[in-house]
Amino acid sequence: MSAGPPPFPPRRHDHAACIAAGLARAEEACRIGRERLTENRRAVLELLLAGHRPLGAYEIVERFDWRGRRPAPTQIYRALSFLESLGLVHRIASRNAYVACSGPGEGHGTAFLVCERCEAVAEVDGAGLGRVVHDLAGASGFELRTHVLEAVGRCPECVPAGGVEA
Amino acid sequence: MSAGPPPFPPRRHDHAACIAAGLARAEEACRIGRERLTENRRAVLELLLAGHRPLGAYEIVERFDWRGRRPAPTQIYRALSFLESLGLVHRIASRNAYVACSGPGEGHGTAFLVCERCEAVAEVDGAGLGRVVHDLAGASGFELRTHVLEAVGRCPECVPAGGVEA
DNA sequence: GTAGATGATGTTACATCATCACTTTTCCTG
DNA sequence: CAGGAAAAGTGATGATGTAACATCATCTAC
Repeated sequence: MSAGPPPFPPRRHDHAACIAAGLARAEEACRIGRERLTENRRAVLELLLAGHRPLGAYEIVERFDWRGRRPAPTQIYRALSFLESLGLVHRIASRNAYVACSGPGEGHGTAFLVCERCEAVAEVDGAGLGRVVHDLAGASGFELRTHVLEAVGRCPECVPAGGVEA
Repeated sequence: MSAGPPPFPPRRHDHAACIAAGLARAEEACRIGRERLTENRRAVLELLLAGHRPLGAYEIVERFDWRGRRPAPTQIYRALSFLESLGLVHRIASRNAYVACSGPGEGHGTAFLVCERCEAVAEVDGAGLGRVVHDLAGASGFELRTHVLEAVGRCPECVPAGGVEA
């Protein structure tokens, strides 16, 4: 069950490897879905993997090194939708931001723990969560399609730091 | 426990009473918090209660009958923040929209069931949900402050209707 | 290998959502 | 009534997200 990376990876870890792994997963996903991981899409995903926290679309625009120029928002949104459709990227609605999917393959955690201090995001896979949501929906006669849970608080690294410091 | 209204009220119900009840709750909340339910705030809340589904801020602007003129977005957002701070209104982040709180007082459900067809929203109070989220967070060493769950699917009224019809 | 279909990109403009800064008014309190 | 705090009024601006359309690349069938 818990063979994946820890929800909140330590501040210092093998980031390059972690990016490489993300790209590898993307290539695999594209191969399976017979889709193309084009330069744009790859670049956006890479920025998200490198950021390791949610980035706004315009933040991606700024970081995007595109032969000196900057891409239009459209490009980014197109790449984001594509990546999202493959489950490689998730949108954090409460932040208007996007984050690279941390875990491998399916069993996609449907819960995100967002640190209000350092902005780190953990994607946790709540076995019980899906069932609870399903039950809640069922009790109301609601036919569930998708759901997302976003929790806000302090990640382990930031718990010690008290106060208001943003 | 379940004395409140059904999560998805029937299409036809005593809407006037339902609005009146919402306003009454607001007045009570203001009295307790020693806050003022001003004309603006009351009007915004009333529109949300009347809409009975999430409204965008600009949708509220349009519906706002303000002696012929239209209020600036700022007004609306001010009222919304105020109402939100009292728990009378919730923001549906995934839709950039706002909905009047359905239930009375505390025990605020932290889960919203949003119908993708008719846009109805039910606020459900998941006893088990809070605990699951708390446990998930705890397992990651995450110090939880707030959380919100938004589920998308079909409400009971819309389940029969199949297909893509928006 | 070339023509047509399809999908991705490049670009402009625009639509939507939200906040800032500052002034004026309202309302409470002493 | 004076003084201060909170709310409203106003205009501008920032932030986020789409539409529309021309061009370019890639695949497939012939």
